[in-house]
Amino acid sequence: MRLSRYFLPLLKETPADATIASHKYMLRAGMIKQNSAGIYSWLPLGFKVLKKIEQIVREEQNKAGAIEMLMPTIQSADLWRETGRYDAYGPEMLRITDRHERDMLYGPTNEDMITDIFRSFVRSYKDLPKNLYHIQWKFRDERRPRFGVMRGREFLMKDAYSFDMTAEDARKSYNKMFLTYLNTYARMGLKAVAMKADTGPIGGDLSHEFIILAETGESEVFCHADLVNMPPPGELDFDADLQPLVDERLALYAATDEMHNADAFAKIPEDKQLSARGIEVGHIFYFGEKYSEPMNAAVMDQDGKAVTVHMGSYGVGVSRLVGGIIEASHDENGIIWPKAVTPFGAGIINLKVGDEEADKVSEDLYAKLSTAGIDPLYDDRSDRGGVKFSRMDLIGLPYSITVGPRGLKEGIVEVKTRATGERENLSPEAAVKFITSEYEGIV
RNA sequence: CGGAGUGUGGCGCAGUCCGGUUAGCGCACUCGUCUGGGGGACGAGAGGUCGUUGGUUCAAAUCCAAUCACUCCGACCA
Repeated sequence: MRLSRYFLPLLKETPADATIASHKYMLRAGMIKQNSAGIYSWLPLGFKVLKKIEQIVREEQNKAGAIEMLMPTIQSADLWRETGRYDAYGPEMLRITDRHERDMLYGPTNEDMITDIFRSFVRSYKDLPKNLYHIQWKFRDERRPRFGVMRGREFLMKDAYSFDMTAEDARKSYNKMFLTYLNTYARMGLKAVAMKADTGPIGGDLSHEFIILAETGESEVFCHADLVNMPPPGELDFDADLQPLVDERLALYAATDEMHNADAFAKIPEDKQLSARGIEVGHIFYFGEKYSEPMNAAVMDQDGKAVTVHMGSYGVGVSRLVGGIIEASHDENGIIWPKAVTPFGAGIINLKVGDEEADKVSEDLYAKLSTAGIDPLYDDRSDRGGVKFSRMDLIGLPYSITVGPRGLKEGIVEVKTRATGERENLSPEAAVKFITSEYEGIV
């Protein structure tokens, strides 16, 4: 993309209502625009990141055997009355009345609807297990939206729902998601820890929250320090018994404040006791027959007997992750995107637009990086160098190549790595080679 | 939902307490000149129903009332 043709409305000054880094930088870098309290438009740059995160989540879900579909944002109140949640959910649910005076709602989650879909079509134990998911906008009328997309009212969530014959099988489905989540966050450059969690209004008795540590996190968390740097499980054999891998994680203490057990925490060696703040980026539940029983979602077993299915649900806050990643990866100059989610793979800064040689080399780099699948952003505007440098730092592309007459006299361009600030003088060819190799396995 | 605030060009703010010329300032924007390797200089411009409605007054951004929106602090949550 050529910057001169892109839509990137940057702000020089920080808007007054932003108090945390991710919110500030998302506004300043032209990623989002607030439309109402807790409701945002995703501008082109922000949208690209959102889509990249969504795609990583999707790929990992698919690997684990979950099947993607799409349910509507607007639901009928009837389903929610069946499970008793229409009254139980409270004012967080946005209730709507249509022209026929029918009670509708903007879905805050989809357990009721997916259970209805399941019971409509699935009749036999032979069809189980199943895990269905979608990535869809949700609305929860938060009492107090804040922190930009980290606590919006409208947010994009991946929610998966598993169906099994027995509690034991459901545990297997749960384990798949548990480990898949760790891989998912790791791919985005995040260190996430699974913590014992409260089940809230979703209900159930087995639940974990996935937390990334950040000073601006909303929840207080306690865990064994080794969990933070534990490598992700990596390639998984989903047909094998995954319990040992899960147990490995659960052996070390980790809990959010509402589930915190001070005695258990005290047993951790003192230098490993980690008490910090965290951002919840995922939450998984096993809730058994909580919805399948009232909604009569049952299948025939081998003996022709109806068996109520065991369910679980698994959420990832996709839009929240955009903010979460920035909280975890930024400095005083702006965002530092992990390679897997960066909106553009590299920036090209032409310091003297109009200079024949600088234009030629920049265009050539742009063409070669594009062909290599790097998706470069070419700053072809005629601003001064300083403006371009700070702009590039703010939007945080992992690499940028500076092209200017001074360097070209020696036949070199400068490649800067955003995270380290390191700069290296290379020939244009070597610069392309370097960046391409850095993206090996990601593009 | 309790408490505290804020609404004035695109953004950040001053002016409001104590009513009175043409509502200012910085940044951004447009045009021109000089510039050009870390947010440049000078000159010339454009842009505002002072959130909304009503009231008081000869006169309202300023006082009063209502209302809407947004923010912050707390209690609750992907």
